[in-house]
Amino acid sequence: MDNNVNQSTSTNTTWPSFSDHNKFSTQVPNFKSFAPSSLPIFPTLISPSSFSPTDFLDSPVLFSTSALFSSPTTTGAFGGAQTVNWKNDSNDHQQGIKPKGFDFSFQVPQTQLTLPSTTATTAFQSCSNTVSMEQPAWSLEKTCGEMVQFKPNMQSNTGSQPAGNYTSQYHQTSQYMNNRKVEDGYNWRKYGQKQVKGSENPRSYYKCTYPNCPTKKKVERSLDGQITEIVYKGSYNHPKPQSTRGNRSSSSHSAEISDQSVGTLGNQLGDSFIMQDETSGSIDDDDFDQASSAISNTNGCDDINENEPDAKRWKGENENEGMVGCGSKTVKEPRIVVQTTSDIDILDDGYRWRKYGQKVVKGNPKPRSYYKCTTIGCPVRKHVERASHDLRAVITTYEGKHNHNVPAARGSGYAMNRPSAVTANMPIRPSAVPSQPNNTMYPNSGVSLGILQNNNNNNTGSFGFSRLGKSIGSSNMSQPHFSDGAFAKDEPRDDSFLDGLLS
DNA sequence: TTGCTTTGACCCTGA
DNA sequence: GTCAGGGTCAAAGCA
Repeated sequence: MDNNVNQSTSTNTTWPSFSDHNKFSTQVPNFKSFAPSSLPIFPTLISPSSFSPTDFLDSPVLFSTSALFSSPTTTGAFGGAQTVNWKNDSNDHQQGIKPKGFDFSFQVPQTQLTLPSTTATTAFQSCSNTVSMEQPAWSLEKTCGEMVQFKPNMQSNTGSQPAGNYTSQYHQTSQYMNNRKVEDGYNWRKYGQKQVKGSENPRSYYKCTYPNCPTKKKVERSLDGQITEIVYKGSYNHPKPQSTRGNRSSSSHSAEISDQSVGTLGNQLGDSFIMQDETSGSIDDDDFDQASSAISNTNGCDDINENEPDAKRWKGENENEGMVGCGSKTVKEPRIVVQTTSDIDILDDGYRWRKYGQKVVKGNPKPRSYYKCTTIGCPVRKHVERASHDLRAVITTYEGKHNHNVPAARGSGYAMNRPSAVTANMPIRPSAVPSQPNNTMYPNSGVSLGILQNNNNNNTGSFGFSRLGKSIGSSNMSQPHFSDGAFAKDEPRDDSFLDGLLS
């Protein structure tokens, strides 16, 4: 089990209930609320088809290009093991930042890249195999190499360009960090520094200097001064300050993005762009510029090898933990911060989920797909992967706590009434045994494994869901209900995910 | 003088 | 209730 899993406080193994191709739901345990609402760490839109350039533009999020291709089916180019990393450039040395939070990395198809033209930039560049996102109150970026400017113009190899002129012009620009602030366009005041346990890197705490702006960020720097991690917390309540450097025409745009209220983005962009309750990502034009660069360098491994000194490699408490290989280079896999895992218990809660990314984690050749609760403003996410030791089993890890009730069921007896035709498309599905005989609970990780059963064994009504010992805590969890799969219209189909997971 | 960083202490939260 | 760790405060120092 990978490190991420071990860190999960509450993990639940379950197989999502699928109502149809477009949706599936699993039970979601309650986690502590986490994540910054704002820092958009990732575009949720995994499927290009659902992606809108406009949305992208409006998103305050740091996002990885990988997200754009997260859907294997839609992109069809997931074969590559390449993943996106976020980097940034410092003035004199390269600094990489990758979003942290809901740690995860996406494989980035080399063939597709569709990013909206935007003035906003995000600082990240592929430098490792991972892109991480942090759910807890902070949204994070972790440096892994160098900061790259993400230029507005990008193009999709698919030939389908969204509105606007998106050409693949990524460049690396050194300009990101200096001693005073991370040049994300906002002004910061350092108010503290600590040496955190388990890390040799000191962590600095910054507050946005704008009056009454609640936005904060914490920055970890390696001993050599390079930024290894940036976590944003809070939402900007003001426009982005005018930058003194160069063309900042995008500043206003950044401000706009930052000002996006929680939930608004969710509607527009999808999960990845939903800002969490208190946080917002500080994405500005530079960030996006860098991001684009990162994207352009989807061949992160090469990038890393060429530009990232060994010293920049992530070193965690355990050198081996969370490390993912990228060619011969090993980089630390983003940490998955699970606020609480102890709350998880039932295997299906009736919540609705949207896939927003996937990645292959070390130790398991199967991709881990990432889902987010579709309820606007709800920070709960989960990732599902097949157990490396038992392909019949899936490991579902939840992060966060639902801030809403279980969505109203659209048709009770969902599982029972589901037409076999629907399930027929699902080669594997979860056991419906309440006692979870097929679930294996990992004592230390809180992760349970649900053994997938061949569809042939259960055609219809057994879409099971079971409860694990702990109660989620949310009253609504007492009676998980299963929706018939009526997801929001914009919800992407999860077929690809399932295919990938089950294949 | 102003604004920022540094840094030790304190507070809060979770285990 | 205790302890550990993270986050914040605020005084001191620096540019």
